[in-house]
Amino acid sequence: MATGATLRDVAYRVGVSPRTVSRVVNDEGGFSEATRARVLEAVEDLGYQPNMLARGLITRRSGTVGLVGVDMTDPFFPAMAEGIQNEARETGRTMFFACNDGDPRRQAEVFKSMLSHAVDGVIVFPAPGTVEELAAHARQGMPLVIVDDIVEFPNLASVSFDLEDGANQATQHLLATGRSRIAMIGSEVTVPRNRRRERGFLRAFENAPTGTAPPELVRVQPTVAGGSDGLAQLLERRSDLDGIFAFNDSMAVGAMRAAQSAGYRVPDDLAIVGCNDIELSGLVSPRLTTVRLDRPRLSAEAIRILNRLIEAPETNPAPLVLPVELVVREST
Amino acid sequence: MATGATLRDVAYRVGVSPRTVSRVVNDEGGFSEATRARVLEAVEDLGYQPNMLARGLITRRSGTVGLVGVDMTDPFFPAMAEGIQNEARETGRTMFFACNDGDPRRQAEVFKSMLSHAVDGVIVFPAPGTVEELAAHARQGMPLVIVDDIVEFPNLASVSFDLEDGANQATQHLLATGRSRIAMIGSEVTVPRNRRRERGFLRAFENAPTGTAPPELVRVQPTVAGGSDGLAQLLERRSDLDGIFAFNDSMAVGAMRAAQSAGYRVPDDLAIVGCNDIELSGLVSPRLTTVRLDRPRLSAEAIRILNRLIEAPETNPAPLVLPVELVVREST
DNA sequence: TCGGGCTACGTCAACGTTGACGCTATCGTT
DNA sequence: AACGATAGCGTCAACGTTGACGTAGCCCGA
Repeated sequence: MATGATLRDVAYRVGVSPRTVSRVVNDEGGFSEATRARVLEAVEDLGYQPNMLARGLITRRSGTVGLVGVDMTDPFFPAMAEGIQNEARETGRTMFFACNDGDPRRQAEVFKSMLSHAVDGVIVFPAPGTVEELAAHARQGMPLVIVDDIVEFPNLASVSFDLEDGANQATQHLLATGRSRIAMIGSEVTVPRNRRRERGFLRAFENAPTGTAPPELVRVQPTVAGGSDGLAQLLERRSDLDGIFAFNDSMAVGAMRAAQSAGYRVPDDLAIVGCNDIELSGLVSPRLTTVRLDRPRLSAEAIRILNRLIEAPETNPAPLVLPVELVVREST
Repeated sequence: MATGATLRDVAYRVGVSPRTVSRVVNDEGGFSEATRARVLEAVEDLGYQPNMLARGLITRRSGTVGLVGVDMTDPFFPAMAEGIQNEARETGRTMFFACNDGDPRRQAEVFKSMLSHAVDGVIVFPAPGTVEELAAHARQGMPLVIVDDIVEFPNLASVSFDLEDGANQATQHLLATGRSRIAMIGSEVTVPRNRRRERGFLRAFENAPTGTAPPELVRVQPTVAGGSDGLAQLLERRSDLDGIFAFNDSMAVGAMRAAQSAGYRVPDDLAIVGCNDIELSGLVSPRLTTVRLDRPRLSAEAIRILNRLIEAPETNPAPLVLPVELVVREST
């Protein structure tokens, strides 16, 4: 840690007290225009920068927020992280970052480290089954925004996409384009309460045309390889499937690869819909039909709500659920 | 900021002084086994966590490191960031994260914010043309590791891949497989000093077979769309190209898409080699021949060297250049 | 002329922790 | 028995900043 000039150094050079320099730096008022100019000049000369540790120690605001993601290698995540980081910077906060790898124990660990660094608030993509635990931190006064789950607890906000609707739209689209033997490739790392895509998928069959086969479902790892596995498992159950909805685009691409290798034509024999609209989806052939999520919007909302929670900890915002949009491309 | 128990609270409960609790917590020695047990029990009961702000204020070690990336949406970066974060966590440091978006001014801004939070060191993927500026920070005592550039300055380390060799291997491979009209699609956001891929590319032509056309080169944005642009520009110059080396895989994929749209068969008419081996490269068809970089290795080395620099600021490590490997797949 | 209010500062303590140092009881050595 | 060393604490100050409060000088109105 390179230690620079302090308030005292600036004060000594200008010939005022450190308190006055502090007032100028924080623009608190209570100083003359002449003093202000001389202080700012000295600040510039000495390259003074406020020490956020000392400031945070006394104001109990460290000027930092934490972002806890699941897994950077999930292609859905980086754009979100960048968006959140930019928004945080624009509101003058520096961002801690860590991953929980979907592991509750690791999440607890990184959370602890952020707490000890006195973060002003945290945005979390929760590891499975950790919502209650996070709520406990919120109750103790830590402003918290949970992304990608819908929960209501005091001092805790949640922001998510309407994935139940997205899955429903995707499945309805498969049904509407004449598919009748439809399966979903789900993720095995979800908790029952938060299986919104599965609910939307199943709900689409309530008004399905007669002759529609009952929906099939497998749960696999939410990766390209998992998607391939999932498709193989489904084809073993019934080889005449003609429609697939996948938990995310990576899995959809994996399923598409596996289907093509097994001799199925996409979309002629088998239509595939993904979810998330990652960049990859527009680069495979056929280009993937998918559910588009407005990630910049979610980043912005997450930080906005976190900032509100930091300013006014007693507020209790309602869960925010953002609309999604089906993007029909070539795989259906 | 939720404020928890302090050393005083623990001390009061145990009936010792805060200094003794501090000694136990930091395992400094100078206490009896009985005291240790009672302190640790109280620490557990009260959920005491050291306040890193206060600790950092006095020890001049904040227990944080900074990571400054260029752009999260570059598919090459997230895996690196995750690796670095994990390594940092394992050495007990929490990681700040920010992007410079390739903009020197933004980089200066995020650097300043990290400095004011008293980071112990920073790992930077530098924005173009900022190496001197970063070296100045290093001279002032900030331990710094620069990734993806080869520089030598006091108190500053650099870690990078041998991209000159990678580009050379890739181009030699094109020549060895009978290509004779070869172009490179370079990136326009590089500074001359650091155009290592271009040097490796050009060097391959020194011993090229007779009848090999002089190398072509365009510089475009380092994205999928840029790769498409680049290929279009090159084909305007000469439509009989039969080999392409691209600055990175995203550009290679863009070039491949553009070539296929223009009626070229890959690899029959046009062989394409990328660089970086991102996940996408194995998912497009034909699968991309590319230069593989050992990203986990680089993450680990970067943190390891940074830790050394933090422990012993006077050391002056030599630039570390990691070997790379050509992966031949279907696009050549 | 007095007092009330305001401007433009300064002083002091505190945030939670650790470095430097001091003190006491005990133990082993001579 | 006297002495030094050591173990096991405690005390105090400091890190750089800001909150709370004090105060000197001035202006203005009554």
